Amino acid sequence: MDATVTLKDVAARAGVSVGTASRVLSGSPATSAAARERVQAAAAELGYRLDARARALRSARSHAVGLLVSDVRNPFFADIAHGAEQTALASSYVTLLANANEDTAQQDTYLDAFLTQRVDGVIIAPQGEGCGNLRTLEQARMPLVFVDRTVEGFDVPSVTADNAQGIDLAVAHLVAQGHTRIGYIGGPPSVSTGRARLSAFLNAIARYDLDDDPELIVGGDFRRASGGAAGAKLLSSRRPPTALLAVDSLMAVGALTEVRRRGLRIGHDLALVAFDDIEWFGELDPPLTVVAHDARALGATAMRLLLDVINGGTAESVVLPMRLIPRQSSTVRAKTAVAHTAT
Amino acid sequence: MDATVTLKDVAARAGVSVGTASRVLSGSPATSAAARERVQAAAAELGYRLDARARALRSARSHAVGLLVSDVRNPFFADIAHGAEQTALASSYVTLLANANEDTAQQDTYLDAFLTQRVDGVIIAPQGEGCGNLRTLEQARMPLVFVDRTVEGFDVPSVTADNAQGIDLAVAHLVAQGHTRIGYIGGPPSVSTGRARLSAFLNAIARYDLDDDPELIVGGDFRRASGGAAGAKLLSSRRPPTALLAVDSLMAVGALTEVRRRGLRIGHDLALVAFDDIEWFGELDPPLTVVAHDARALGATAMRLLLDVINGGTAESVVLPMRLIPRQSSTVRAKTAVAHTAT
DNA sequence: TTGTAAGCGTTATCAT
DNA sequence: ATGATAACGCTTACAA
Repeated sequence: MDATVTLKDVAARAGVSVGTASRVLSGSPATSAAARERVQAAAAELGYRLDARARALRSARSHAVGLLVSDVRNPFFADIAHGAEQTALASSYVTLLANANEDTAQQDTYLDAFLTQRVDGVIIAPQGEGCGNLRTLEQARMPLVFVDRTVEGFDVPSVTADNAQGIDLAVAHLVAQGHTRIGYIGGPPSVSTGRARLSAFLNAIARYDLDDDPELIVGGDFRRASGGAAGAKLLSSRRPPTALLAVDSLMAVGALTEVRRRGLRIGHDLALVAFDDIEWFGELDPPLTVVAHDARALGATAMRLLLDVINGGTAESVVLPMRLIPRQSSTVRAKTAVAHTAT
Repeated sequence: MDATVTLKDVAARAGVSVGTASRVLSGSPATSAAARERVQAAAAELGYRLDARARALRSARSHAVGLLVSDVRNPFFADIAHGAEQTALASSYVTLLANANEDTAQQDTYLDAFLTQRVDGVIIAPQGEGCGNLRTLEQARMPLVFVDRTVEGFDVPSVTADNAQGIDLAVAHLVAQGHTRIGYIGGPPSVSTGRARLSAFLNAIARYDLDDDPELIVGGDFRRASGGAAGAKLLSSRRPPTALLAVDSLMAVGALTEVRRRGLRIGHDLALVAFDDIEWFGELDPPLTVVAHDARALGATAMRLLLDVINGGTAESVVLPMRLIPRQSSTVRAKTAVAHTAT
């Protein structure tokens, strides 16, 4: 009823000392059955709720962890957040979810907030060259786990997808349809997944003996607009590609729009393969072939690792496999793609 | 360098008392220029970071607010969260984002966590009949704001969309195309928006003299699968509707899938209008006509209200307008729509 | 098993 | 303007 009922109140009502009350409520074994009962009752009657800040201040454990994603509105990261959060909850940890919004400054702001709030650990999908507050966290010996992305020069456990495998699945799939000119819509070099995917793609070009025209490789920033711009650049080149590979869902949507705007049809005039399996990708026209990772598992695993580190364990990095989900956006074979004729 | 550098360390290094150090760092005017300079320098050199828990403990202000959405993976709520978070950040408040996952028990769990963490206020998109911990929050006089949804019997300021107007826009639009049999895919009656939209739809039926066949009204739960089920039920009835109105984006996608599965074409055999303008709705085939609210504004406004309440103000509820974005999914006129086979 | 009391890092109230 | 010092609500030795 009252705004703030403290342990003292509970103790008074139960007729014991605050020490005893504290021991009962935090489940210490050194308590009598009688005390347990009376304290529990008093706490319930008074509607007592422990003050997490006070406890944390005294016991150096806040039972809160920070989760910093690069863009909450990206369904991929929303899923990661969901997975991580559920796992934390199961260990009665509270998750502070923050959104860097693909902005290095905001990333630093929130890392600072995490430090100030004295969370027990941080999971981050980092961006930028990792100078800023990431080093500060490390120096403060804050338990840290990277998810999806990593930063060079940090000895931090990570949970990532097997990007090389993903690219390989995509390229092999396109090659099987006879494509040799694949337009690559990549991520920014400042993000590890951007780099890993590009290098895997370059390898694939060599391995499958594809057209290595540098004009076929265009960089984006994991946002929708950049996918459109990249698509425009690729399609307006003198010898446009017969297939497009976008390494992020948002950029794929952007590219799709651009393709449409030009009156071309995906899966008909042009093949398209995207990264990330977003729930509604199957509803697009045509349904999009994707290379997918289990975002929820990514988040859940990262949280498990973090809780390990917090509890003094030494977590090993995990690489999760990707898988190809073939759908109609990539059914067009290379030869027909050039001919632009209807079926 | 060190794990924990406290105010005492800063004070010692600056050669002043902790009191003075505290005053300088919290921007009290009662400080000399000399002290300011030395303390600032010492803090910087030591890499001092204020302990939010200790401050909160002493000053009864945690500078943290809780935001509880019903489903982070729903883009609509992700946008709300983004708007709210950015607004909070501008007032240097930290947002604890939690996900009820459309689950009343989890909602209660997080409300409890907010209470325990002693946040300064809570924004919630509530569900259920509002018995649980919502009452507890109210009794604890926790500043509270409802966003998107409300709960009966709570005197809490809210930021909602004008659902009646939204329904009206949608129905008027469909009526203008000659539709009189509109299939309604609604939300759960346990959520205020579900109720408000249904009642507005019933009004619209009367006002526009539409077919009031009760079979045309099917309930869902704001999740994708329920939209599919509802669509199936509507389309397999003896006299199927010529247009579908889904009051949520996820259910609209579910319905769309079901329509496709039956070999029907939206915008051709059947009109479809959805609530919520999701970024990629324009990319579906055909682009979806929607009744949209500005989710980001919803979140930002809610946070503004909450900060008002926290600072002792008395916030007034806000109702934001909706608007119709006509696209190709509703271009089919009623007459051509009848010509299809039911399964 | 229980009570007492000393902190945890701040801020706020006093004097000075 | 500044320095002591007492809280804030809790946990945890240390005694009893």
